[in-house]
Amino acid sequence: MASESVENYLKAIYRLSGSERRLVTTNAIAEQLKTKASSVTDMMKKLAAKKLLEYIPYQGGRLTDDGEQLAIHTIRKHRLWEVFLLEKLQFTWDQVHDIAEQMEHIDSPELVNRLDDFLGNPKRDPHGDLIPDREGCMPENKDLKVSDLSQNQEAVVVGIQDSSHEFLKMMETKGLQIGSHIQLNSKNEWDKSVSIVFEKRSIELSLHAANAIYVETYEV
Amino acid sequence: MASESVENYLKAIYRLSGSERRLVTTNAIAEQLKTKASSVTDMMKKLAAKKLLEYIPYQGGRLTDDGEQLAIHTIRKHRLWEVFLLEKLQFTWDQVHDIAEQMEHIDSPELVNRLDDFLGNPKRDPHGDLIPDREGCMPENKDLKVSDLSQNQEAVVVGIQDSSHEFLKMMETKGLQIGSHIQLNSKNEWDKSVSIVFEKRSIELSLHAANAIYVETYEV
DNA sequence: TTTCTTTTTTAGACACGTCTAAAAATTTAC
DNA sequence: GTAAATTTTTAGACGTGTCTAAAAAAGAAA
Repeated sequence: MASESVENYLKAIYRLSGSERRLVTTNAIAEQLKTKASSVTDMMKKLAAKKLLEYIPYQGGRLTDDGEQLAIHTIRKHRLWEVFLLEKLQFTWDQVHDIAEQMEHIDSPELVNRLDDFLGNPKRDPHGDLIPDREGCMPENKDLKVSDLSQNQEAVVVGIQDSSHEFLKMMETKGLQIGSHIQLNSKNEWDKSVSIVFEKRSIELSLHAANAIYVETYEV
Repeated sequence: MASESVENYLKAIYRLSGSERRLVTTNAIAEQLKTKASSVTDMMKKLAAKKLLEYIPYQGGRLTDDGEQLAIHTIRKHRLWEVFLLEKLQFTWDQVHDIAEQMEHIDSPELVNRLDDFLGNPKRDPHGDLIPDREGCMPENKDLKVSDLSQNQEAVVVGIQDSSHEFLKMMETKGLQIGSHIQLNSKNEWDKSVSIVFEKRSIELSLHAANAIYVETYEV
């Protein structure tokens, strides 16, 4: 059974490398986990010894199949607990992440699957992230971003890429949430920001924000 | 915030010392936690440094007010999660303990209180143990034991003292569970075992078993 | 290609929690 | 009241995960 630390490293590496399993550098992991590069080197050697990571000195690391499975299962646990906290205990979407960060390390496959059923096998967590299935399969994200929309196209917000407090605060300030119906008004060619219409009001989104909001289009 | 290890020690000491806070010996703690006496000595010094324990070398330790509060809150978390696992996720009462052992260490007062409300503020966990309130008050156990009953007295099982797998197995074999209605048939003066009537069948309980089953009497 | 800068690794340290083996204190037995 | 048995503590070690400071390797710039 993997320690909490090991699970956190695997999750961070998975996030950074994507499903193509790009080689992830020491510094990138250190930054993600807010730790020091030397600690990351130490841990990468341990992960390699456990056959969870392929480690190439001075270049970085990439998850093995086993490592990726462990990462995905940890993400599955995290996202299911987030749904539980929001739907059953009425936490708000900016509160669920930190608590789920602790709950994701509880080790009991039976518990996770029963939780999944209890919640009605949700497909996405409160931030719109897709929940891996019980076989450890990560569903492919086919969502468009706000920045992919063309003029006057209508869409509904299905997810966000960034669950930092700052980002969630921004969403709240603008009144945007998952399920919000929007329409692309115009794209600013100079700074790549976009203007959208939401509940009859016009809202400005920076390129950064427009890239972090996932949408699904629909026929009018 | 207390580590998992610290919480486990405090819980063990609380269990051994009772609400009168008797002095608990090094060996007793070691046995309870299945660890070595030398480890317990080390930890008792650390707990004393944190002002969670009053430690008297060569004699033992007793919890301070702070230590007791931490122990009680950990027990509260454990018992609430047990209720959750049994009632919401349909685990059986012999499965809930080990998982709750992990969940009790999740640190979020908000979470515990919301969970309490979500479960409908239960008074007892699946083994019949009383759940401390959110102010850290442990309800007094006024239950009788089967061995306290007098001849022909009728009662209902409300709790058990031992949640080991062996004990739960024994209960299951005899068909006894929380809520079972029983009547004391006779007490064997030689080995202090008792005979009870349950669902028209006669069942023998050793003194040990009769002492570990809590009941409430009622007027016929 | 040689120097400068950045990234990564090593070396040595520390905190936490655990252990074994040996020493010290306490209790029990005679 | 002394000797034997038991309990408790100390001393020294180990594993995990972290850190700082220094050394080594890799990449960029002249």
